[in-house]
Amino acid sequence: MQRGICFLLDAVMKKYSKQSRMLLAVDCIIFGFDGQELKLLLIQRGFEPRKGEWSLVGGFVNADESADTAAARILSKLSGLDGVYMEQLHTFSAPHRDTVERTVSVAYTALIDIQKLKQQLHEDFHAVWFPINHHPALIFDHQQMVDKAKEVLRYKAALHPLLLELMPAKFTIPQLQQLYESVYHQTFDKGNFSRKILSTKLLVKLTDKDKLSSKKGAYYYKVDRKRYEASKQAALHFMPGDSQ
Amino acid sequence: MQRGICFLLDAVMKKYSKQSRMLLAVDCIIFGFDGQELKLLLIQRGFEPRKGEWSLVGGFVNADESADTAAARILSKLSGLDGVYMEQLHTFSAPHRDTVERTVSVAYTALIDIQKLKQQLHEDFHAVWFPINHHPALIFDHQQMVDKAKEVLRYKAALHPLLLELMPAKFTIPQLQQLYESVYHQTFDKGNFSRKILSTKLLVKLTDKDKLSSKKGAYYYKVDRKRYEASKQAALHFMPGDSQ
DNA sequence: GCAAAAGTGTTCGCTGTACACCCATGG
DNA sequence: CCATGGGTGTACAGCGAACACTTTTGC
Repeated sequence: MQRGICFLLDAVMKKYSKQSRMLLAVDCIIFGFDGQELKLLLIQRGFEPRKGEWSLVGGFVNADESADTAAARILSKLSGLDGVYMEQLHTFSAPHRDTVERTVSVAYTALIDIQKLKQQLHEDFHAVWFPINHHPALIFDHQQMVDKAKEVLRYKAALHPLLLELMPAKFTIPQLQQLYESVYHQTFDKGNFSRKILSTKLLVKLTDKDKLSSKKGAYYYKVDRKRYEASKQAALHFMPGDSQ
Repeated sequence: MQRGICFLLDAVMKKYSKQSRMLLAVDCIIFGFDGQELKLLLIQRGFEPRKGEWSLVGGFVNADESADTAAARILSKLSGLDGVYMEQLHTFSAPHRDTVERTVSVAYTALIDIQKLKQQLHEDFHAVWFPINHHPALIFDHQQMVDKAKEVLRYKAALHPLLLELMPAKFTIPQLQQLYESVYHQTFDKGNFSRKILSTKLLVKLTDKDKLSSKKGAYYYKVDRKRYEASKQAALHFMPGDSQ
């Protein structure tokens, strides 16, 4: 009888120690665009460990949800927004990436319209937008996550009209060009850029113009949601290989 | 009985730290090419639960290793090969994807030269190559993993010379074309295909010919390893948009 | 009227595509 | 000598890149 119990405990111990259980977390690399350059949303940790240091927005996955669900929940809580573009990026699982206890993190890339984010909400979380290439040091392996997210963003945006997710409800072609130039660290010919974007038929021209940045003024456009959703399937060739 | 104790421990652990702990596994979607069509390596489970059913090659991540390391270990043990092409695909974390207890799985795509795989080794694991579109039902969410892997393979192979990983040490252009046609379910113009592949300078022409499939014979080529490694960085436009 | 930015027109070269054609050889 | 698959030649269309040029309007 006693032998039986010992055997059982052995088996249980094996399950719990050798085969190693761990915590599952999600971290979100949240990109935004303020009209000038690509931005990254970071939070200053309000709790130990490493209180005061900067990190990505993240949290733990609950028992009854998937990582996807957890990421959506966390982003929604932070931003007050639903239906935000979000995609699984990569899973980081180095044994000691979290210094406290073993935690595996599934990283997600989110693209949000910076203007939609409620000021109030993200201030509660001590969240701040930083220029993508000029932000404070990050905890754990979060810098690695950001680097990967930038790489994948460049890669995908060259083939898909992804970056439209970052634009406000109405915007001009030169504003969009500014975003592409920020993402690719490269200038594009305005004529060719405009034609290329418009050739996708993903934008609808509005009647009013933005006159803030030029005397002639540039027409506003909005995304044709129907066509945009449909185009997500097909991989278009997107990034103008153009440079000056 | 064992499950009872596990459950109890689970509850205790939850009480002490509200986040739930889970097992971390890896599963490998292993592709091969037999000269005719794309193949998938599956194993018949030799243990409960679900003994006798087919699944991807997989295993648990140990306490001292990352998912990447675990995947490499498992593939190496199965195949006897090192340095095999392997890339993280996606993480699957639906709460009840594993029916026994909560397990999160990081899926990996592997591309291997089918001829290099030691017959002995994979027979020990009851591993069998199946045509990619004609294989037995898989356990858990493994079919979802395979679908995702196929999708990503098509996507990546259109931009990178990935599929060369599946070819034997020496091969002919028509053989390579057969692989592309199998992956894309589409025929390509032989002339254009050959020129396109050769224009990458990734192949070195050998002096001998394969005379099995034609009277004239087709020259063998091998991969120029140096150039190939270098090309992994740059994204080339790869898949001929050609069809007949 | 001039400066400055938006947007159009136009040229040119490269590349993808289609398809005709030549090549080598086993039967 | 012909059928078969390997490989080359070539012509055309379309697209991207470059850049000149026109438009609009505030000052």
